[in-house]
Amino acid sequence: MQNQGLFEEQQEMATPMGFFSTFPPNNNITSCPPLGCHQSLKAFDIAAPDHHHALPTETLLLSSPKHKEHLASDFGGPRLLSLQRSSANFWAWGELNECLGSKKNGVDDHLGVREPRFCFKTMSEVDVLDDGYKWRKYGQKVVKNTQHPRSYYRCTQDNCRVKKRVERLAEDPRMVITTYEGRHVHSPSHDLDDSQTSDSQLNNFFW
DNA sequence: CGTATTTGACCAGCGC
DNA sequence: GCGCTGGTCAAATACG
Repeated sequence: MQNQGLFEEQQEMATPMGFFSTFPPNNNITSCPPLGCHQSLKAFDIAAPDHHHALPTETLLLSSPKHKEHLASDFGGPRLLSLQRSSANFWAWGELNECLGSKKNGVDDHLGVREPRFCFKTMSEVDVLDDGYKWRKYGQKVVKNTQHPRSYYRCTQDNCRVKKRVERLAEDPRMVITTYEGRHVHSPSHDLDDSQTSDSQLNNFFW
């Protein structure tokens, strides 16, 4: 409950529009139409220039627990706030479609393909946002050209291989970049008291 | 005392 | 092949 309140406070601090104007610094920023909710967000391609692997990565933004209610009424149900596709993200887009649509099972690891990865950015004084799941920190690393370390977390649930990375934006340390990799195979570890049905549906997709 | 976090070591992938 | 870098492991440490 304490963390939940913290999360909401962070959302209130979020700056409408221009939210992703500087990340990644050398990357093309994609735009999306206004989202019709209280928190305006943009999606961007995070084939991160600081990551020498430059992996194709699908990036999108999800509703906070607080905004799921609004989404439920505005859009007929909780869903992604925005989504962009780049030419380099074809595979990830396909994975995402599976998440959103037919919900195929067990497609992540065969053929050695990568887990779907999602990233969002929040202005926050704390690094770890409460997303309803329990995480265990397993590493921390100072990455090149940044003064803030990157933290690595794994979902504590058995058989759930979802990971997330948390780092602060070099250009603006107030901004927290959270990158999720993989899909949860379970519900959140704590109850979100209201709108449980729709929330659990969304959480089964991502976190 | 059990669990979570910290942190140095190690490993793999990539570019030169 | 070598060095650099990001990601992970695991022993040590901190914390409740």
